[in-house]
Amino acid sequence: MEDGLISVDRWARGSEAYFLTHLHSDHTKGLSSKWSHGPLFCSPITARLLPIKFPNFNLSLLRILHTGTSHTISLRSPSSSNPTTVIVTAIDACHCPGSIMLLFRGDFGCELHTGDFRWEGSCEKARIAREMLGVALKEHDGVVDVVCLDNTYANPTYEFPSRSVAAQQVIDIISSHPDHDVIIGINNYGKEDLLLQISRAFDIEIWVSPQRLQTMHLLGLPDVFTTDTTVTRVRAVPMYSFSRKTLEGLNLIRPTIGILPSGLPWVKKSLKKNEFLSGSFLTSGSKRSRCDTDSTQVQMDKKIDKTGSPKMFDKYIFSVPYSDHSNCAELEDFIKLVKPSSLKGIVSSSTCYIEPMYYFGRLCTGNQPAPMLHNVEDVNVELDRNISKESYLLKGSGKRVVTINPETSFEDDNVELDRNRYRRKTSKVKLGSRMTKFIKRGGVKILEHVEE
DNA sequence: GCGATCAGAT
DNA sequence: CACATCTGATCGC
Repeated sequence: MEDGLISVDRWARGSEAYFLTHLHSDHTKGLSSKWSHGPLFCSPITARLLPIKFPNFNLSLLRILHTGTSHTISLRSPSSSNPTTVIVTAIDACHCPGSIMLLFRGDFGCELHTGDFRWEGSCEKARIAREMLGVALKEHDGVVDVVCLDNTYANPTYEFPSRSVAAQQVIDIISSHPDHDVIIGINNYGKEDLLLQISRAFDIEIWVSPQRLQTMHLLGLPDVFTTDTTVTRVRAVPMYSFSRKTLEGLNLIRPTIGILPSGLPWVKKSLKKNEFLSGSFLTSGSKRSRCDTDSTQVQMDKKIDKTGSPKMFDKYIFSVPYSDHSNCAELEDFIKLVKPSSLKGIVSSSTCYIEPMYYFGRLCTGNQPAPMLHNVEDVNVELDRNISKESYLLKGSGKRVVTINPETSFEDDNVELDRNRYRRKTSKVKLGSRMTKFIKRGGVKILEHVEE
């Protein structure tokens, strides 16, 4: 798509129309109460929540997109100034309240932006989303040129169960601590269903902050949330306020456990050679029931559990693999359904950023040959020489990630930015038999390959 | 002084 | 660990 026509979750000046997939901060950097660059398209729920985050926002700039409905937008081509139309269809992204995927069609072809999304086979909302997407794709020739993918977990080493399974794990943990207070670390939007399930299971209210309560009311959720700490033993607190020290302090007063629902990306399945995206790998584990692994014994096991069971990483803290992002198997399902010509990743902040074409390129219909990956142990560091280096440049979130060919010098033009503000920070991530090192230079993250 | 950007913590 | 968030420092206007 031509630059300057539309922007998705990007807020620099110079586009004709702007689209917001959901309200998480990493997608609203640059958006503010003083927004005036152009019309902002979003879902009804996002439009309702947006004034909380951005008070005094000029609401006349909002354009509501209802899911499953095609909206035709008349714009002007930035290059030729000729009138042009873009047809956009929003699909529920099942990530957090109001989150949507966006399917664009126009002179440029067809692009699908997933935003952050969870593509759960078992979830009713996802089933409806799948149907709506199928209909939207059939409305034209069905060809999708580019998918801009939520590649947060676009790596076969990440696997975790569905949210309903993870929610049951949370309930089991609370059940096994009948005399404990419970605090659950969550962010501003998302995981409301988890809280509702807990409320139902124990027939109790859930404490939330006054602002969170306002959000719950705006979302029209059942009236099971309270700001009174005396009526419940379960509290939802911001994740950033959640720490070992918090729990230690609370335990001086009352016995308290903490539960961290998150993608649990650090539970990694170790890959065997030649196991790259094979059917047996992707279907083993992720489709297997994990209910039989939910015993307290397993929960208490500090060993890394490959099947995505709860894990205690502290005396008081349980980590549960409840993720609002798709796991790798779900991403594969999604790409197999959409069959795009090509893929781009939207997430560049990950310290373990993986170019999605590595793993999913073979599922695309474009001319790009799938990367030659003879040894899966090298998959994260071996670069496909057929994919141009430019294709690794992300324009997503203000940072650029340059994945560099091991044979390419750091003196390359693309990374030679701002020497004066040079800062160095490295961290190492174990990936297979080699180490991958990241160097940060003034906002540019570089993937370096080093031998162990 | 204000907003934008970044580092650091959680 | 990582996601999403917040706080506080610094930069430029």
